[in-house]
Amino acid sequence: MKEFLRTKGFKMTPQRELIFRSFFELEEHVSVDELYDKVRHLDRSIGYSTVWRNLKLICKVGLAEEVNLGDGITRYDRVTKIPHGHLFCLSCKKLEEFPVEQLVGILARTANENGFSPENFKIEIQGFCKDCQNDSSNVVESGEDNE
Amino acid sequence: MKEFLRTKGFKMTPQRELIFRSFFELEEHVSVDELYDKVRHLDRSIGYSTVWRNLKLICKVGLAEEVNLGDGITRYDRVTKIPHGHLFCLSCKKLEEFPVEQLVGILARTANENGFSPENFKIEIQGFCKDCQNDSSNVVESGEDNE
DNA sequence: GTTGAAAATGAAAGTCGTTTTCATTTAGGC
DNA sequence: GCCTAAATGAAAACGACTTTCATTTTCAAC
Repeated sequence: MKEFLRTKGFKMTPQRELIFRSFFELEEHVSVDELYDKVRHLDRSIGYSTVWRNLKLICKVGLAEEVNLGDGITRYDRVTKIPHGHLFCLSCKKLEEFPVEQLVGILARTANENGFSPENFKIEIQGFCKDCQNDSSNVVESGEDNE
Repeated sequence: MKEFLRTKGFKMTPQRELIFRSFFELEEHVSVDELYDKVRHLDRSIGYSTVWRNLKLICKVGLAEEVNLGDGITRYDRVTKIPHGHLFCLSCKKLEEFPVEQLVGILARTANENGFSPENFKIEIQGFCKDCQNDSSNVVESGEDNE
């Protein structure tokens, strides 16, 4: 890892190592806050911006990418071999993955038909997971609490 | 329209009428800022929050929904009969639509297989539109300008 | 091992789209 | 016309994200 970064012109530091390791140990998608919390357990002196910058760095060197679900929180998703979509639980915010090779094929064709050169695809299903389907708090109706 | 809102417990005001009309006249997806600009040309006294609240209201009564492309700007998409995905140009931010009935069928099945009760689907292709593909500024590489 | 420039860090402040507050005005059922 | 709930506009608050800045650290070159 240190070598890998060196070749890209970045230096290794104890903080960076901790942040990288923590990120890759977590299999789930994390937000800056979540990773910050985890890292703080191991080193209370690490700053929020350091975590943020390193998460950005991980993306920059191609090892992760940002995921935006529309709830205002940016999550970081390790780049894996297989393209995948997201199942996002509107109640507990749990994020699961599912394979999408077939769909990506269809989408690539669609893009080309529209003169688009695609950079990436986002396929997302929002709904309620098994655990949250029975919670009364998840009833979706016209009037919730705003206004 | 006035009747429609009345039955839902909302009142009609000149500002509201103007905002609703302006929103539905625009075929494209708009952000609060964009609609605010448009509306201000017709009534300089309308406040930003009024536009924002009415856009939220339009969503609340089911006539539009928020679209989040991950660029930090929430756009509002008129709810149409046909489910559609989005083609988002990373360069000029243009947003086009394409039909997705087939994909939604596949996704609904996927959701069920995972114990999810789906509320809605997001299908997005990010890339460069015909017009922007040749711009040199769109070259996607590891190092752009940050750091 | 020392040195020095470039990079990294942490704290704090800044940014910016979104949301809320609050005093005032308005709509619309009575 | 009256009255209450809803709506408005200005301004402030919010919150996630990003930048700034003074200081520290890394590491390649001596």
